[in-house]
Amino acid sequence: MDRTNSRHSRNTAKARGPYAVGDERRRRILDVAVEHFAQWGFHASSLARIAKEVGVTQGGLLHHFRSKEDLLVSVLEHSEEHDIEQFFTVDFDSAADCFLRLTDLVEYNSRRPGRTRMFNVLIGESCEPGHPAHAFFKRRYAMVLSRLTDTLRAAADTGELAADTDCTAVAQEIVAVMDGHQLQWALTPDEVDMAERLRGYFDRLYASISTTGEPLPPKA
Amino acid sequence: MDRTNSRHSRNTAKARGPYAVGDERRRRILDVAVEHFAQWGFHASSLARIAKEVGVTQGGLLHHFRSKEDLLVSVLEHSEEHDIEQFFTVDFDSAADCFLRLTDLVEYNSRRPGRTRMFNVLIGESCEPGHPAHAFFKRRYAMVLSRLTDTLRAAADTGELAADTDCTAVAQEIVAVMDGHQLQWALTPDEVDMAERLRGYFDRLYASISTTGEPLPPKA
DNA sequence: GTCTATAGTTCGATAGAC
DNA sequence: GTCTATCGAACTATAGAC
Repeated sequence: MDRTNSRHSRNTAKARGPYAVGDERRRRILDVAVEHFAQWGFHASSLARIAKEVGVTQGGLLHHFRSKEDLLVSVLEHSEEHDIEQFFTVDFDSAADCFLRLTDLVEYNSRRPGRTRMFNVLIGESCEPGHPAHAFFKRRYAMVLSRLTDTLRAAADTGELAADTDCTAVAQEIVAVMDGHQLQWALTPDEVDMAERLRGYFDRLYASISTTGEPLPPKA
Repeated sequence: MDRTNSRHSRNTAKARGPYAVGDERRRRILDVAVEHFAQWGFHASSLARIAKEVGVTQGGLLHHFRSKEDLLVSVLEHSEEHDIEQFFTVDFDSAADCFLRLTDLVEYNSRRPGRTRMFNVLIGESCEPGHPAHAFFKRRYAMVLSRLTDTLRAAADTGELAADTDCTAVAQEIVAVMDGHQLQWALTPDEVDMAERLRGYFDRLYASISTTGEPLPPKA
């Protein structure tokens, strides 16, 4: 914690703090590791190959991350800062607002192919309870589904959505549509526009479960 | 081909053909391999571990499948005989008929957890062009999406579905919903009933794009 | 058809020099 | 902070006995 803080402090105009150089190396390792985990998954990724691409030896890499598992966890935590905090810590004004923000998230993910494809691979792998990312993904899905269900429930209470909406089922379905399109997009990127597909889905979904029966209104 | 035929021929009442014993071993290896590919993916699976669980040596295993890649391809081809031929070679009477059959397929998959989880892992892995299953999954998705799109197109032509239905988008969405629920089911089997969720989705979808606006009719 | 033996790599991780 | 050197283990695949 202390180290994290000091690493992020700006002591000089040139940001040449005590850990500045090591930080740069650390970030570079994390970036390369994302691509390798995306291509090979966890088990089949190799610290030696990652180190070689970064331009250090395996021993040098293990100075920054004490083990392969530590590297994976660091990559996942570093990735999570962006999307979850950006899209799921805010409170949504309405279900419509939530749907529009999710569309933005997917559009953002399509511009980060490495990280997005890594998640595709690791989600599949980490269903095994012994997998080093198993706890991470269980926690992540529980959190996302919980927030989504709560948002839908609140919208049903305010009268935006039909009162008899099965909020749990719809939340699971939304996540499924996002993940499923992501798989097809990773396999054939040119044939799937994830954000466009999600927008079309939300239009139909909103017309089905909103009390007005209207499609999703455009961004406010 | 000759060998395949002779292996499947029943020359005696006890089905003790020339390859009967080897066939049994072969099938056992395929079954064990499914579980290993489901747990480890392709790269991180080990022929030695698979052989040990089957109860043969690694050399013995490699008599039946000349390489690890050959084993994977054999597993995939053997798996495909069941679902694709069972559900996608028939012509559908209508979009409603197609949706009901897909619900049956998903219900069937939930009773084959090993094979289903293997597909989850391999789909993620095989997005990489160099992956030994890459061609298989590209072909598979192209075929499924093509048949689904054609079915929807035909239903739009007969007036079952709205004429302006975006059949490509809906086909991709259906596959996404199936795959996405499969991922959540693999992570938390007790919290996701894939067939029930798909049925609920099809009900809403059908009400949205059918000309009658009615939910999906029950099985004929 | 299954075995043993082994070649030839590559792996994650540690120890210690600089 | 990065290097070299190295350990012990695991990996795929081959060769040849039985």
